[in-house]
Amino acid sequence: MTVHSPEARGRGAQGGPADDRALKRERILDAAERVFAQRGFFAAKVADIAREAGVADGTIYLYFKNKDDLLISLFESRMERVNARLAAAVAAAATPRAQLDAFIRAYVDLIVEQPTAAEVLTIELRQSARFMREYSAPRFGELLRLLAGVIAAGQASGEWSDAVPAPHAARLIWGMLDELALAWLLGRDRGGRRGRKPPPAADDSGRKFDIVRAADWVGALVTQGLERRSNA
Amino acid sequence: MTVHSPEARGRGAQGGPADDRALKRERILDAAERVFAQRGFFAAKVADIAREAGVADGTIYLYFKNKDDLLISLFESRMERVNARLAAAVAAAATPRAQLDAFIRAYVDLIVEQPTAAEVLTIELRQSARFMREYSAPRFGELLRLLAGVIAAGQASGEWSDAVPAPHAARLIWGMLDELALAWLLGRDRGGRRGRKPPPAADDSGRKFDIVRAADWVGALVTQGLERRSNA
Amino acid sequence: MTVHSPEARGRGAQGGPADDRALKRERILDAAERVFAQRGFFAAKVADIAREAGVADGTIYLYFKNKDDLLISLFESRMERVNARLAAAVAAAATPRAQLDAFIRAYVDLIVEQPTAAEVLTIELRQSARFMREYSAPRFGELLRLLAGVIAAGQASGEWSDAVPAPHAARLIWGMLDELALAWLLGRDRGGRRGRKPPPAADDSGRKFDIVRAADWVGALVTQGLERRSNA
Amino acid sequence: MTVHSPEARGRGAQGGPADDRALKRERILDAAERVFAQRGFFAAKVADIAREAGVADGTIYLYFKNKDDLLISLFESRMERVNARLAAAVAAAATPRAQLDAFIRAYVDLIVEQPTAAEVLTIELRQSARFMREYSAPRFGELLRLLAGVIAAGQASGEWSDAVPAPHAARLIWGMLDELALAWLLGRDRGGRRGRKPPPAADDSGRKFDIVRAADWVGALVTQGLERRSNA
DNA sequence: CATGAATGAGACTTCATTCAT
DNA sequence: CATGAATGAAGTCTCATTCAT
Repeated sequence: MTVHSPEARGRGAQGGPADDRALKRERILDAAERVFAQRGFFAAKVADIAREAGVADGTIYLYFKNKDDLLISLFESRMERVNARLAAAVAAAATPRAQLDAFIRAYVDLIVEQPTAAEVLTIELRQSARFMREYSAPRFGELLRLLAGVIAAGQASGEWSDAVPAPHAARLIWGMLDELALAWLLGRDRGGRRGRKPPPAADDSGRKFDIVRAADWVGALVTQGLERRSNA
Repeated sequence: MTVHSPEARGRGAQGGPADDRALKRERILDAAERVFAQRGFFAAKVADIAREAGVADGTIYLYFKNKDDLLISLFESRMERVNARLAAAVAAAATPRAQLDAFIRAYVDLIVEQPTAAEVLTIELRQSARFMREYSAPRFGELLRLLAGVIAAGQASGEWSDAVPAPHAARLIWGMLDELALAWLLGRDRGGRRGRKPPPAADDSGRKFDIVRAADWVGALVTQGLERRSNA
Repeated sequence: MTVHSPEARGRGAQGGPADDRALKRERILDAAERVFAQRGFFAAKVADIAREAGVADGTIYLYFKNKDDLLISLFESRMERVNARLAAAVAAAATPRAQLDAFIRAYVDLIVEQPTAAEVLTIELRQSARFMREYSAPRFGELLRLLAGVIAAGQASGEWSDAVPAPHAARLIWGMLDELALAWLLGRDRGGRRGRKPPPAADDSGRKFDIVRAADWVGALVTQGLERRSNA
Repeated sequence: MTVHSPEARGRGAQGGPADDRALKRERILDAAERVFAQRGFFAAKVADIAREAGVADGTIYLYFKNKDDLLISLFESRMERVNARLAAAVAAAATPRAQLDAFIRAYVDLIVEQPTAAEVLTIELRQSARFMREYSAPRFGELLRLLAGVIAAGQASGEWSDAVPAPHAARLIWGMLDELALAWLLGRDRGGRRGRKPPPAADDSGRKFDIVRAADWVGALVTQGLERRSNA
């Protein structure tokens, strides 16, 4: 049941059997991403995913232990991608302020670029937050630690107040980004799914706002707060 | 999908059959709250809820159209309570700043007082965020509008910058509170549920922090931001 | 999941709900007996049994934990009946020799009267003898102990030789009866099952012999052996 | 349902491809014997047998038509061995009495020497006795006819009573031997399989008795019966 | 011949919902 | 109104068998 990595056979990049395996695994994960995003984890049938992936039902079980494992693997895969992108963005920036902006910007970019993945991460993987967070803790903690590191650096440099402990600040900022993502993803048009008519906008900020601009607001709120600066 | 109302019989007399009906309905909702919090919506069986409520399985269907309706009704009931508390807290405060603090404080108090309800609202109701938000939109929008009103008032008075449009600021603040609640609720000890061993803390801020103190940080971050004030 | 006995309610014999329950349970067991006898345990589908019993598939699971439990319960039920009959027959006889004959005769009668049950006990319940004997040990041991008691009494009285320890003699005698039952049951005509054509007789004694007469041979062999008596 | 024969290629040259084929076929049968003995026929997966035999899953199907054919072929193979041994033992003895003893002794020796094979023949092949006996009839009949021949000879010589027809006597004796084998095989320690705790002994003769001594009892019972001889 | 990845039919079991009492 | 036994649709997962390499 061990999943061989594409390089497991020490070959090059030309399609060996290990590559085939990794490729098909990826195809199934992609299919699962779409189906979970569309129907939700519980409503998604393994048969749906198999059809979407173009494989037989049983094939799913050659690559994943069960439906739960598929969800967890999907989470791992996508979070790995997210963490890598965020880490790279932060690494490329010089100052804490620039790093924070880069973090926010990178996350928003990811959401816009890969809304289906974002939908699964932000919405469906919360299905039973309890259940997921247990599995998601490590990857999710990685993300929070990266952000906390940026905050802590800013605090250490004296640029930022240390009134709020860095780990908590990181979590609060994450809460903003998460909510932003959620609002934007839910506000998009995604075709009449499950025959439900689109409900009226939840609030004025609800549907179809420019998430890139909104990201700036997160940066602004986090750094400057709401208070009007006397010297502004 | 119509939610049966306790007043459907149009009585209103105290102690009459209509009251009995309302009382039993409430008993079922309370049971559902506990069971949903414990097992999650999908894993919760109608029979579990019936047993917890001390009624027969079929009785559930005399008060709710189906399992979904039970979840939606539970959401409505609890959000009504939340909105009322938040509105009262805001109404009792004089300035926008005081109102914001009151809002935050009231929400945190609710979480601490009624963690089971909070768990359902914050965690389990997200199961299929799409599904829930559709139904939750009105009540949830009410909450966001209340908060946005506070922000807008502060901006109108010139106390707060209007760099971030009030509805968006409200949503971002809500994101912080939601994440705070989530972290705190997941971090609590709740007995070994479902036999899963407690996972390692996701991050330093993970388990068992003082949510009341953390609420102050939300206020601080929102109003002052991270930047060190020249005159601080 | 506790199965109430018919008298659990302390009523009389007029059909209370507990009676209904016991009756339906019995109906399912009877259906299972027929289906197991016809198709074998593994080939028997729960749906087959449900149809045969005239209940819905799910109803089976209101009375039995799973398919295995159904088999075990069936074994328990039928062995109880067998043991009771054998014990009664032995009790009604005076001398060890008469008791042994009564035991043999009672067992053969049971097979003739209830060939379907006998088929399940003798053939299908051996499916995985290992599996079944584990569960069957107690009931089966009861039968062997009853027989061993008869042998031991005969040995104690000096009528029978104690060259063979009673428990072993009992087991050997049981082996004869079991083989006799098997041969007779397999030799009966039971309609073209599963479309398999009846195979040629296994041996001259194979098909359609008079099991009652054969039972006498068991008694003769056990008591007198093959050797021609000098005084015979 | 035709069983592929190793000699199908009609070669017979030693060390040639036909031998390779026969050898691999034997390897698969050996593996099947172990796996069937361990897990039982229905629980045994073709993949298990392939792994045990050190071949690919598909290879099984180059040597056997299907899983049933594998079982039948295994039965044929082992029964052939058993019949040969029993026939040789009988042939080497002079008098019916000596032949009967030789038969019993040879069978017990086989069980002790090859308990795994014995387990499959005695226990697992009964899974669906109906199914197996249909296929097993010829080989099994051979065994019974051999034994019946011995009995008949003894009866013809006047040494033994002909009160019990030889074929029936043979079958009854076989029942004893079979039960003896079953009890001994089930009583052996075979490592904690399937995690089941060893059940309590079914009866006093249950676990760990000396099957060789017990074999003498079979002989004694068959020839002399239980009755105490007046002149003994 | 050998391989083993893929197939897909099929069974057990669960559980929301109904309805006769 | 309340009950809870019964229903039966539906989904996950297994595994014998096939077939392209």
